[in-house]
Amino acid sequence: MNKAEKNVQREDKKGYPSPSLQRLPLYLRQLKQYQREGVEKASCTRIAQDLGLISVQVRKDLSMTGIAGRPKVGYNIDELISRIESFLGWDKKRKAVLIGAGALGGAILGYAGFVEHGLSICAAFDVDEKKIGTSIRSCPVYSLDDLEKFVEQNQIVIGIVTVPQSVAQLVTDKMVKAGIRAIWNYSPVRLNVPSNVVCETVQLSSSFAVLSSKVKSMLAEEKKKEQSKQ
Amino acid sequence: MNKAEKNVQREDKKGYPSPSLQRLPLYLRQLKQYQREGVEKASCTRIAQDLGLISVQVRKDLSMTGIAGRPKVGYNIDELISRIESFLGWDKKRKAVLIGAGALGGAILGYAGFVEHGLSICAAFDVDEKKIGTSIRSCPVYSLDDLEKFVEQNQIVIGIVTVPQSVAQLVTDKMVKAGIRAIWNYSPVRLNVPSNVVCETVQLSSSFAVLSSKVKSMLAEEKKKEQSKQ
DNA sequence: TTTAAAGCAATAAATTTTTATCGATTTTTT
DNA sequence: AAAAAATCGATAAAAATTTATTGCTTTAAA
Repeated sequence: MNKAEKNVQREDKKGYPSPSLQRLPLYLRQLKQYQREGVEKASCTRIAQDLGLISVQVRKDLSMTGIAGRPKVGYNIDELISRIESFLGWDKKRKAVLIGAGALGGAILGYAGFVEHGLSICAAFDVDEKKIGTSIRSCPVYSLDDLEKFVEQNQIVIGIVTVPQSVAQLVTDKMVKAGIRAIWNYSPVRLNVPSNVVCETVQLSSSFAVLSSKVKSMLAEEKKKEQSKQ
Repeated sequence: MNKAEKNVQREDKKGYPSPSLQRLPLYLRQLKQYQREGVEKASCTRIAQDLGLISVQVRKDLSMTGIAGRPKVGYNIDELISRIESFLGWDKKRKAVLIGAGALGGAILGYAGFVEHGLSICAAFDVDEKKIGTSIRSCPVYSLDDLEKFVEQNQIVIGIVTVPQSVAQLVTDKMVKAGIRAIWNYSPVRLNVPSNVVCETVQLSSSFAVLSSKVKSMLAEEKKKEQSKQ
């Protein structure tokens, strides 16, 4: 590995293990389920069982939040929930805009779950004249030309990119220029952002690749079994 | 870890490293980009640079497909593309149905990229009378009651779950009963499937958790800097 | 024709993430 | 009141993944 490559990698000085971070929403959902059921305490053993994980992993993951549990009892669910939420910053409202009011954009606007995570999508932007001026899921759609002004005036922190990949970088540059600090990218391209802006890309095809690999090995295994029978 | 926990974990005897699998679509997209540009060969160095990775990692990932490269030159792009595609089974058409013709379902139906990955969504199913009988993106929407019959008659392999979490398991059970072999789950719950069915869940909130963590540490760092200035 | 540079392939080292182990603590049972 | 069971927290070990190193091969330049 040369020095240039090294520097590219060093850009993300990660604090917490990403796999652990990714599991936190799972715990959160399960814990809220317990809450609805009227349960007050939960042990790692219980949580692990319900999520198909193992207890040590759950314990280690949850320890990121600084929660203290009691032996033989577990954690207080209310406290654990608020610990996870505050750990992720989900207890604070973060203003966002969404660029690309197409089908995917509409789906994200429609998913109520994100509101619970502090995500407040204030406006959507598009270039389609037919969409501009309308509302999608009670979120106003404005012209992309007004993006920068809106971001500046409303102190928007997060930008959600749901445009075709051909214009994703363009839109990103616009947002960065306007002062956006974080980008949640649903387009399948790597976005270039300055070091003072964070970016996270959702790769739907990555997930499909994993599924495809599972399918392939499943079918291969069955073929093998089939043959050995004869 | 007790024995029960061990068994839960052992269920997924993985063949290839999941992080590597997840990067394959990235390579594929970049390679197709090269193809459009008329480039014929690409080295790991080049690919790594363009994707923000390092060359050894790219080389190791690509070696999964069994491709052979030439020193000082790199890989033949056409061959590499077809190697990756066949490795993932994306060179074969796999029939799928989609359950839940809402906003998210519509977004998936509208994403042309999946067709390139061999995914052929033959029909969508819903319970909403207003949707049944219509077409979304030239994909017919049928009543959920007809799901089992359709899956059986058309030899559907993959089921895509885009229903609210409250009915996700129900729908899954229906599909499994009908003979579906793979489930691509967009609902935020863990689905129980028999061992002869594979399942992959897309966790959008996991991605948001990672972004949120980045935002939080970014803001924290800035605060620290701000304070040290005074 | 020789030398240098680029880069593949394989192997080794380092890092990260997961899993196991163990002692201590709290509750429940005897 | 003592013993047993559950489970936390911390530490250690194992496994998975990433990164580094080395030698060899191919191409291009001197």
